[in-house]
Amino acid sequence: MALAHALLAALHQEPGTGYELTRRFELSMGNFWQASHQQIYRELGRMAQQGWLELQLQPQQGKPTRKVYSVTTEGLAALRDWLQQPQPPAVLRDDLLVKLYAGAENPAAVQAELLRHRALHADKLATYQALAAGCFACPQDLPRAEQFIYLTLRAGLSYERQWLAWCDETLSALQELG
Amino acid sequence: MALAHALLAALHQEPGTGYELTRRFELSMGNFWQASHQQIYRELGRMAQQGWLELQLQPQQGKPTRKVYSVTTEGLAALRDWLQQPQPPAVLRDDLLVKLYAGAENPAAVQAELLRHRALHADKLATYQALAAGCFACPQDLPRAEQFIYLTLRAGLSYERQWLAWCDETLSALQELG
DNA sequence: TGTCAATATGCAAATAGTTGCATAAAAAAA
DNA sequence: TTTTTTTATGCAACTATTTGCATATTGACA
Repeated sequence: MALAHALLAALHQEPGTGYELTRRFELSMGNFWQASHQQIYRELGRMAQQGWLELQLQPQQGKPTRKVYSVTTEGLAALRDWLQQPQPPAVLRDDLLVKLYAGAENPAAVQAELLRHRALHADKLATYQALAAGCFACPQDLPRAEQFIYLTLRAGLSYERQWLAWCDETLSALQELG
Repeated sequence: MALAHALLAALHQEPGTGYELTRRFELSMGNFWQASHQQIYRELGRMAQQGWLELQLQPQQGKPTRKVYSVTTEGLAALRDWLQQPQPPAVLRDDLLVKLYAGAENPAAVQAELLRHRALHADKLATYQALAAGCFACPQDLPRAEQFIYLTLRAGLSYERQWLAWCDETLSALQELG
């Protein structure tokens, strides 16, 4: 149940509503964990029932009541416990490589897809670089907890740079293959 | 339904049984797409029903009948069609980064996990390097279709090298953070 | 001779994730 | 002034993946 732990990590950094968490997952956390708002609301409900979260209701006129979740003592204990449990590394699982595997059936289509992906990776890399230059310009001066968050951004940078380089390498190889 | 297309790619390269495919997914294809035998048997059944695969029964005395699947004309058409459809790139989704995000709660546990993952990535890299030096020693001399497969192995190498380098970089950063 | 690993197949249940739909008001843009 | 976007929530259905169980033979090891 890694989504639950990702939500614990996010809410421990700062309490928030389902909506705010969805935003956060689109920005910094989405770098390494993705979740839709439907998934998040459902999981928050479960976690609150389990006692990992408590919620404070903030009624608003006209709009639905804001439900602000924060991590309970049990929730923090669960997060700490999970931090100590060994987990298998993320495995590569990529459609594009399945396509490349069968690439001899249509090299031109695979080349086009590689070019498209190359551009998407370049975009994402640029976004991360802008974030690193902006919010994290002086990582040493950040509060301790945010220095750890900065290290996750560096993973994103490394990941995107790697794919960009691999796309280039593979496009060259395809050219030579003809 | 990417598993179906991965199976089409594998069976188009060479027909086989569910069991053989499970082996293949553990070796070369498992590099970028993982599937359990349960998943594979079920999917093969669906695909055969759909007309993408045909099966040849090879009764064996004592053992269950071997079901050898091969790709039909419709199956190949489906594979070719899929090759042309744009797909989003693989996104990073990693427990370890969730842990690092919340790392201030227990830096020692995160450091231990990074060291463990570093070793696992080094192992996998060594396996890929051995495969590259063995089966793919002279990639230029391979049949055309296998040159594409070689390019997927190069992706695996690139991926593991990147994680190894990132683990080292992050371990250093953690040391400085104290 | 008994046990264990490998070969070879598959069902069922649980968990996780995606997609489609639905509501409803405020604020901003056309 | 009408439309679109943003804020804010959630259910239901579907697809995908994982985990646990189940069967049954061959060949190797102890």
